[in-house]
This record gives sequence, structure tokens and C-alpha cells, in this order.
Amino acid sequence: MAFTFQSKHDHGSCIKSALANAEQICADHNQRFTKIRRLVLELIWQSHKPLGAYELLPAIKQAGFNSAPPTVYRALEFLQEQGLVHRISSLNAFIGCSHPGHQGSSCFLICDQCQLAVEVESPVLASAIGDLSAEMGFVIEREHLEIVGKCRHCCSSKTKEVANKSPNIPCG
Amino acid sequence: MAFTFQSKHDHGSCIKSALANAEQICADHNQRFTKIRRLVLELIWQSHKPLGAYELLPAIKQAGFNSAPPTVYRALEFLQEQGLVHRISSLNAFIGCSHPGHQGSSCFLICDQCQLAVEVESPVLASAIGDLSAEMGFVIEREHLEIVGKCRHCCSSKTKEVANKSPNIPCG
DNA sequence: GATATAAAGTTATAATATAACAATTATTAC
DNA sequence: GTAATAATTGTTATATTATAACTTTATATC
Ligand SMILES: [Zn+2]
Ligand SMILES: [Zn+2]
Ligand SMILES: [Zn+2]
Ligand SMILES: [Zn+2]
Repeated sequence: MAFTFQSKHDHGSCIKSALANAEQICADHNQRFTKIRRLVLELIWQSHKPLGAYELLPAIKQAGFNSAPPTVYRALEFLQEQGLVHRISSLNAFIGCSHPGHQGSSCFLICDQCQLAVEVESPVLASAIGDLSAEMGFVIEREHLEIVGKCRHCCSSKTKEVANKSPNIPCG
Repeated sequence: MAFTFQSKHDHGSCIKSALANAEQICADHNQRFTKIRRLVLELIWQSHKPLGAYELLPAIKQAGFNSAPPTVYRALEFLQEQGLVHRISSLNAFIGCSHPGHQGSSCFLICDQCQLAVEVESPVLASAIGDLSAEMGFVIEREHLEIVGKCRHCCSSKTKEVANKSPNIPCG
């Protein structure tokens, strides 16, 4: 089941399936899913909170890899090319793709309180954007659709919640 | 008429009306439309190409103002607060708002060839996003909707066109 | 005109991202 | 299996974007 801001879920299986998907996708694309690429994807999947590139460096160092910025940016670039990771431009941060292999648009709902983000795919939204572009004679190459606000959970609770970075995290 | 990627238009009147609108809006909000704020808005409106903050600094210096980064960032922040300028996160760049005073979402179509950007407002798109968020129990605070591709003009012409930065520029 | 407030000047630095080249590792061709 | 090739990673340096902190100047209020 897709993550929808729920607090409790088996996030271990989120990570596990993300890595399994990645393995398959890289194989299909004839691309090498190297240790550092796997590690970066695993780190990105530690939570449903978009993480900055520099936030990953300590763990990369910890794991014994070179932890200069190019290391993580290269891995992130590769993962984006394979459709395994998305960059959230409004946050300068990266998040694992929830539906790897998806075509076209996906839209992120980003909670500015708990900092969790959910990737949604909406046919209605996609067709609205398609129509809009067609009207203008515009040919779409990529989209950055980021909606910032308060998630269901943070709306109903008065207490300020902050996304946990530990392995078991709200997800769905 | 709103800019729709047409090559020829009276861009001088784009600038003029943007400045007149700004003057009115600042007055309505009881905010000071100072010289530096006016200058930055005017510079932003030199074209329909989103411009980086640092691209504005030389002209600010030229005009005799302090040209350290905080100068331009403060002006841009003010202009964003007044709804006169938008930041395009995927480009780290800023563009004048085409419909100052508009409520809620607007969406940018950004040509990666000529580099021009058009701000569009679509009720269908807005309602798709509203529905999507409502379904998730998500309360929207702001949106970053950026669609990158090729504009009508660049699709039909084989030659690479680059946005002109001079005062008279494609607009609409 | 004195006081408070807002804006702009100034210096320094933080945060994010990439260029360029060397070393290593994996793949391919023989 | 070894040499040649290509891909990946290591390493150093630097570019780009943005903000913090404090000072000075201008504006508004009394
Ligand atoms: Zn995705
Ligand atoms: Zn999860
Ligand atoms: Zn606008
Ligand atoms: Zn174009």
C-alpha cells in the first residue's frame, strides 16, 4: 500500500521492496547497481522525509566510502536517471520514488510540519496538465509538481511533530 | 493580453503595467515600494526569462546601489511577499507575476530551449489539485507547479533560440 | 527635533552543487 | 588469461545560491 502520511506501518518492508525494485530496474536497464548506489538509495529510504545530499554524507563516511559531495551527487543522479529517486526542488532534497517505473507526472504533497512527503499520481491532474500544455502548443519533458502544506495528521494534532530519521518511520 | 511565448509584442508595456500594478499593490498593502525594490522588479521584468538573483547584481551596481547579495535577496523576498514575483525552484530563478493579486495556484510552463516561462492559471488544474489534496486530508499552503519542455515556437523552429535579455523581448 | 521603526549597507559565512583530473574497478576483445 | 577499453569512484578545488549578524541610514510617529 502506498504511503499516505500514516504514522504506523512496516517501513522495513518499504525499504526492502524499494531495494528489490531497484535491483530489478537496474538489471532491466543494463545498469550497475553498485554498493554505493545501493547504499545511497537505502539511506534515502530511511524515511519518507526528503533528505538533502549533504545529510547523507555522514552515513556514507560511516560505511567506509569516500564522503566528498561528488560521491553522493553521482549516486543521486544515477538513481534519478533510473527513476528511483526524485528531487524536490523547493526543498533541495531527494526522496525515493514510490512507484518506480511510472511514466510521466507525479506530484508531491509535502507537509511542512512533520516534513514527510507523499508522491501521488492522479489521472485527473495528469490530464489537466496535458490539456493545458496542449492548448499552449507546449511539449512536456518533465514536471515539478510540489504542494506544500499540512498533512492530515498534522492538521488534527496540535503538537508539533518532526519527522523521525530512524529506520522505522511513518509511511503507509 | 497574457504572454503566451509569442516572439513579438510590446514588452515595454509589460514592464510599464507591471510597475504600475506594483505601485498600486504596495500602496494597498501599506508597504513601501522603495527605489531598490522598484529597480529589482524592473530588472526582473526585462524579459520573460526567469533570472537568478546574482544575474541582477551587476545592474544594481550599475544603478549605484549596494550590490551585495542581501540587497537583491531582500528585494526579491519583499516582492514575493507582495505577490509580485515568483521563485521558480527548479531553476533557482525569479520571474515577475503575470497576474498580480491572483489567489492560489499558478503553474509555469518553462521552455528549456528559449528559456522563456509563462505563468498560467487553470481552473481545471486548480480543482484537480484541490480534489487530490482533499482526498488526502491535506491542507495546501503553497504550490510549486513547474512544467519544463519546449514551447510552441521552439517546437516548430529547428534553430536554437536563446532568450534575449534586452528590454524588448518576446512576451505577449 | 527626539524616538522608534523599517530599510539598506556591509562583512562574513552557510548551504548546495559541479568541474576536472587521477586512481581504481569492471567489462570486453583477443 | 591478458591487454585494451569503458565505467565507476576517489580526490581536490571551486562555483553557485542563499542567509546570518551587525551597522548605518532613512522614514514615520510623536
Ligand atoms: Zn516517482
Ligand atoms: Zn515506509
Ligand atoms: Zn503569479
Ligand atoms: Zn521556447
